[in-house]
Amino acid sequence: MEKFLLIDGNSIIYRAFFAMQQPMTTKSGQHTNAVYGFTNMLIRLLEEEKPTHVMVAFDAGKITFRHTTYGDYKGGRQKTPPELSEQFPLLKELLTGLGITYYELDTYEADDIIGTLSRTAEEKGRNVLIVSGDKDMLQLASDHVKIALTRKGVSDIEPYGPAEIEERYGLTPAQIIDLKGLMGDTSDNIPGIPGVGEKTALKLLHQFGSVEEVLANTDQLKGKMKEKVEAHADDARMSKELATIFRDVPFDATWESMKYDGFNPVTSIVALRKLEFNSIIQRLNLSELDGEDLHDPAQVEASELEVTIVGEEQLPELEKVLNTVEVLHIESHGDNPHHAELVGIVLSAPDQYYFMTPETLLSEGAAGVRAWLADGSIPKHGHDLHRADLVLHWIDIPFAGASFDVQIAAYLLDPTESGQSLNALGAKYGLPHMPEDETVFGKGAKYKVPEEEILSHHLARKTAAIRELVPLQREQLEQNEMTSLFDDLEMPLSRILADMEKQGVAINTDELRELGKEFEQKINVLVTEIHGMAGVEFNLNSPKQLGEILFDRLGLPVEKKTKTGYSTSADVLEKLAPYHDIVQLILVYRQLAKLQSTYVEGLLKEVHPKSGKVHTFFRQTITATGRLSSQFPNLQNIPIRLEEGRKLRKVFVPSESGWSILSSDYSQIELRVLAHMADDPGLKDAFLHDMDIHTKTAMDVFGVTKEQVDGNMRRSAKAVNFGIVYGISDYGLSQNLGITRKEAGDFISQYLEVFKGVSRYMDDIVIEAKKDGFVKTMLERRRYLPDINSSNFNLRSFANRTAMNTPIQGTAADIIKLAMVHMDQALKDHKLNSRMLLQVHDELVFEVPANEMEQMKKLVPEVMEKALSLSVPLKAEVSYGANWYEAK
DNA sequence: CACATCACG
DNA sequence: ACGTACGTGATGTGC
Repeated sequence: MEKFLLIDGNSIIYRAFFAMQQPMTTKSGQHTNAVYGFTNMLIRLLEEEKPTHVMVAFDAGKITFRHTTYGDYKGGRQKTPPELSEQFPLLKELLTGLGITYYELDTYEADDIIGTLSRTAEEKGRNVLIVSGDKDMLQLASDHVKIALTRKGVSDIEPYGPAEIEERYGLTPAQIIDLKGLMGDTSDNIPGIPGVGEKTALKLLHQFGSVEEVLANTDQLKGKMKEKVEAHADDARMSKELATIFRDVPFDATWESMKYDGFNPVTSIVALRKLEFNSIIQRLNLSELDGEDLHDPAQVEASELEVTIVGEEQLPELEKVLNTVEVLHIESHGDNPHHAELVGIVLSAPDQYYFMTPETLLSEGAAGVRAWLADGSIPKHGHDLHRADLVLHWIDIPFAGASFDVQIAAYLLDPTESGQSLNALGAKYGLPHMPEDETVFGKGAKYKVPEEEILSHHLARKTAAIRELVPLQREQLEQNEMTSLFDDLEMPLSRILADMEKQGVAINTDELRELGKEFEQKINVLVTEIHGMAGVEFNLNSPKQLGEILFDRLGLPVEKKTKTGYSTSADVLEKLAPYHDIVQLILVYRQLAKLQSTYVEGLLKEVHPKSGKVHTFFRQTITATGRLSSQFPNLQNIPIRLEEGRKLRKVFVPSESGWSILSSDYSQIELRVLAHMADDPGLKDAFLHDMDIHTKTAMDVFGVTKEQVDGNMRRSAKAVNFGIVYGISDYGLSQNLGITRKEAGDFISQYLEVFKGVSRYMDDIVIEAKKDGFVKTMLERRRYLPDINSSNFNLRSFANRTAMNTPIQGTAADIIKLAMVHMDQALKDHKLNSRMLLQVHDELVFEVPANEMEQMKKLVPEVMEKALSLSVPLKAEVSYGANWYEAK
């Protein structure tokens, strides 16, 4: 017998929140008590009720059709405390992990979704249990539908059917709305008839039966009661209407998608760990599963999609419909796309999904499909097409024409939530639940491609999800005025990045190994010396052992502690240097060890066997601010600040003889952006006259002439400028400059006194963030700040600083991305052979043939400076040489 | 797998 | 009073 468990998500999470008042947070300070209470109740319900299908319904949290009817609907309701509203996304993420479907729908409340689902379920003869804290739900009761109302928080539930309602109220389920019509509901601001409470309302209903009958027979009432009922007849009618659950919501999730047959162990563990719900992991016996083989494609069912497994015979049929294909999915395995393996590909025609193995795609008969993939004039929609492009590249299949990437769209719509699976992404839009990749493939060493039937359906499901997502995301991008950011910046950039990555950077490995030998010798000498001074051999790479030597054995003063013991970080060691000669040696050792392991050994490991170059992977959908990040290897953090490390840049060389490396970097781009955005006269003036900004800041803050600014004053001013960009705090500045908090505070107030525009900007941006819930860059890139109104001081302060920093850092990121798109075009327009290789946040690196150098050294900075027009000039400085070191 | 550390902008 | 600078990725240790 099928049994449907329907949970009123909003109602239960509220109950759980107020029932569990002891605070409960993750290590990072995220409140989790309501999610925890909800989860415990959910598990108990699943164990006790053993439903076959489950669904959690949420209010979409915006305007519902009831507001349109009655403006004051829910008007009297207290604002949801931020500690609770923070937890809604956590709960939804957890439900996704547990494999429990949830649903929310604009303009309807959870009640209406539940009402609709319970109606359709009972029409099909299924038994339904609704769980809610809201008595209104009782109107839905019937022979097949029971309502479990929570009592005493969430620990105790009490199922109501028609009989129980009759016993408790003497009413039928349908009369519950009449009850509410008469008595109203203060929590929803439904008025009812003033002075009529539950007792009176029940008496009236027992006598007359319904609101309409009461109103039609007011002649049988007397005195005050008669007056009140007659005076508020309209209120009563409207209240009844408001209390009536709408049972015909347009709803497209399938019965199948709500099926429940136990939690998915893999994704459940992941989701529960993230919330640090270790007791629940134990309770579900999931901890034991850690070591077991979680790879179980058997639990993946075939989808209802029409999937053709394309072999040699089906290729002609596929070619015939290729012109109708727009959506595709390319599945690969491996984090590093330059080494990842192609697993399969699905093309979606209007009503048919075509699956191909890598072998089929590479076969002779698939030449037409490959030509289609390579045709840049054919627009293609997919998920992480940038990665797909690289995977195909290494098996010599060109790819072009990416026009809508749902991963990039998701990133722009919310950059902090983009690491999501297609399943999680789909869930946000009410798409049917599908198995996670981990379930289908297993994870880590247990990864295994399942049989074709399962694989093809899984990939087809992902393709189907992409299909559904594209129009929905397109609409949201339009609403947010982000279409240009998406179509004209990020999508074109995605292809440019792939080109840069395929090109790679040549490395002089002989010279790198030579450097490695130098470092090794120095390291060996240092280790011997340090062990000698310590009087014992120990692992210098272990902060724990090092801490014991320094603080226990040598008795140096403890400056700072970490949560696991003594801190031995560089800033601590620098303060200890005067006490013992060993400290300086440790600092030098640390520096060299870092260079050796990360840069010499690390870089050598990344040289690609097929090209002999290093091919980084720029990630476009990671950072919260809009910057890129770089992986495998990270080429955005190659040493430069200290000479010893800077030498490493000598091994980054042009890939063809006679060519040079050219680098061009923005000068003070963030402060220029700030000058523009804050419209600060002093700051703008400084840049309009191309002054040294730190000296200028020192002059204004200390009230001295240019000649009076000494090195120390400039250093302080520079730190203040950094602080301003980061969202300043006196403590942060004091740490940076090694001064007291008071002194730092004085610097800051002096600065804000001089640069009044900046001061106003910082105030305004925080106000804007509190009002909108997000901040924007000049190109409309967004970042949401859910903690901006938190009552947790730490979270709120962090959100405030982020509000100040993100528009600045993000606009700078917008600008260099624009410059990259323009530069790519300029190289084509001028028919240049020079190649763009790297982006390092404010710097672009090229390799340039000798005969193009004169042109390039003018063109690159010019394009960068013209990328976006601000009220201050942008400035880019160019340099070039035989390698990246020389191009400084 | 979390943590500490340190490389960059 | 609260305890922090903003944004990343790679490495080694140790539970």
